Amino acid sequence: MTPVKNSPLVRKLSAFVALSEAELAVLDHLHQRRRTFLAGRDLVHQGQSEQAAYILSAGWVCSYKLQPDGTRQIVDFQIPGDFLGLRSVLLRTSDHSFEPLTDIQAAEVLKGDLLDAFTHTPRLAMAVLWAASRDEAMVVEHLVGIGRRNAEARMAHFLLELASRLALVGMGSREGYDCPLTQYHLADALGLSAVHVNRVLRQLRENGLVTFRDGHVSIHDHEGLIKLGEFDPAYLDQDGPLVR
Amino acid sequence: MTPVKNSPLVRKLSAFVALSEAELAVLDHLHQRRRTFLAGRDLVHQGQSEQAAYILSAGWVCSYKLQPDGTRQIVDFQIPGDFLGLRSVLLRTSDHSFEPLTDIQAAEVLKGDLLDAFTHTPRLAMAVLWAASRDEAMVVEHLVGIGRRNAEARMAHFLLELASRLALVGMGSREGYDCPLTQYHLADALGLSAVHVNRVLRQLRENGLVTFRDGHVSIHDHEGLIKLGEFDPAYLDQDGPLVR
DNA sequence: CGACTCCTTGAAGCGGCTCAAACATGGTGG
DNA sequence: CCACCATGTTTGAGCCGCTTCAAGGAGTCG
Repeated sequence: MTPVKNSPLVRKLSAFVALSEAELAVLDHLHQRRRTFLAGRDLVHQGQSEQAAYILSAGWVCSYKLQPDGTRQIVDFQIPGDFLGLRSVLLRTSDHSFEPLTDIQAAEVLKGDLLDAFTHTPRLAMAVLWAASRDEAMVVEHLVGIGRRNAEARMAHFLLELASRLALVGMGSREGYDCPLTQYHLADALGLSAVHVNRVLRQLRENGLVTFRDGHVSIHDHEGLIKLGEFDPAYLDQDGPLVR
Repeated sequence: MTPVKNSPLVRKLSAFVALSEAELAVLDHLHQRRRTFLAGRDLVHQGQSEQAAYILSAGWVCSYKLQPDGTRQIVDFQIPGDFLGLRSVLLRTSDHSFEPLTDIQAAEVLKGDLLDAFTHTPRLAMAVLWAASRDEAMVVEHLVGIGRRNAEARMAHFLLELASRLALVGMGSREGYDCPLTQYHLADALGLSAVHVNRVLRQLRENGLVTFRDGHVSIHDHEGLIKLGEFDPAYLDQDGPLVR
């Protein structure tokens, strides 16, 4: 068993597609150029034209857009197994920024290598495209949450989505997971003020639903959280095209 | 000049890519199966697995998600030249619904035909992928707006984005455009109540910025609107990969 | 130890919501 | 032809969810 078989990306893709040895080898190759980045130092700045994408293998990242008035909106968080800047390398200059929330490990993927991989293993291309599509579905769900759910439901939904994503790459379970986010991150992601995030977390804790403390999320009442957050994991779980 | 050269999709793509005769012919072929749908009758329902995509050639559509509590969030509006259900045909069951806001004309595109077209004219595939990427950038911008802009700025931004998109397919200008949306649609899109939408529109009108009345948007102060909505069209205008 | 980051809580204000009602328009059927 | 209804717009009144401002506490790092 080569090391890459335990990589988060392989775990994620394998949950939906049985990868052949050849495909695993290609993925292995893509993981060659390992790099490290420090927490808090932006990877890509808004508007910058970028040549490389990354496969995140350890640590957390957020992608966000800055407003002229200084506020920011976090669009998504990336966890191990996720791509960074996939679209910008293929199609256009990046329209948002990436900030590592922790020190991270990522494999740099050059445009040429990626296109080669897609040419030689089209099934892998479809698998990656499927992952990108899933990411987009998450952004849409995020949009719905901010537009139509109140603060409590938003938080519940968000924590459940994270639990589900992390479990897929073996970094947590229904009972809980480690999470390096601060309440400021939660605020910027959920479109709330940090103060209100604190109050909402307290309320969820006091109602025995979930506790977020010292970098760890403990889910006490999974059912209750699902109900409160109107969480329907369909948008995360749908089968890719390859298993049909 | 064949009729398809005036199709909104061709207009849109041509703004960023010079299409060859062969590529125009392929696009022409994709426009063969013309169909009509009536306003208010959903095209695709949430969760439904769909086999075809559509190229919208006339009329307006919105894509939305319904919440268990009955509220809905409109994710995006589609105007002539836009694809409907592109992702769902390639990758997964649709995770939102489509409702025609007016009677519409659309060309049905079968999965097979689309894949054939992509295989034979890869430049066209990239162009379509570019359009899809632009759509996604719009969703992200929408997310930012709902999360971090107040009602007035949201409305200003939204009306400007529409102006820009419509101008690209020859359906309006900086001065204004026809728009079949009701205040309820605006509310569901912007995450507001219909009542508040009305008040915001009144305010914009009284401040001499823009008037939305009788299905027509008249932009009186383009500069002022841009400033109020913090509208930066970079996410719409960026060059595709083919013109580099 | 001081400086910094993050969490926590209180108090007060406001942006946007809900409820309610009136009006205008266009289509429909008796 | 008019009575009626459905759909959309407009406006008022009151309220609540969330924000802003303010300040204290707790942990950590140089």
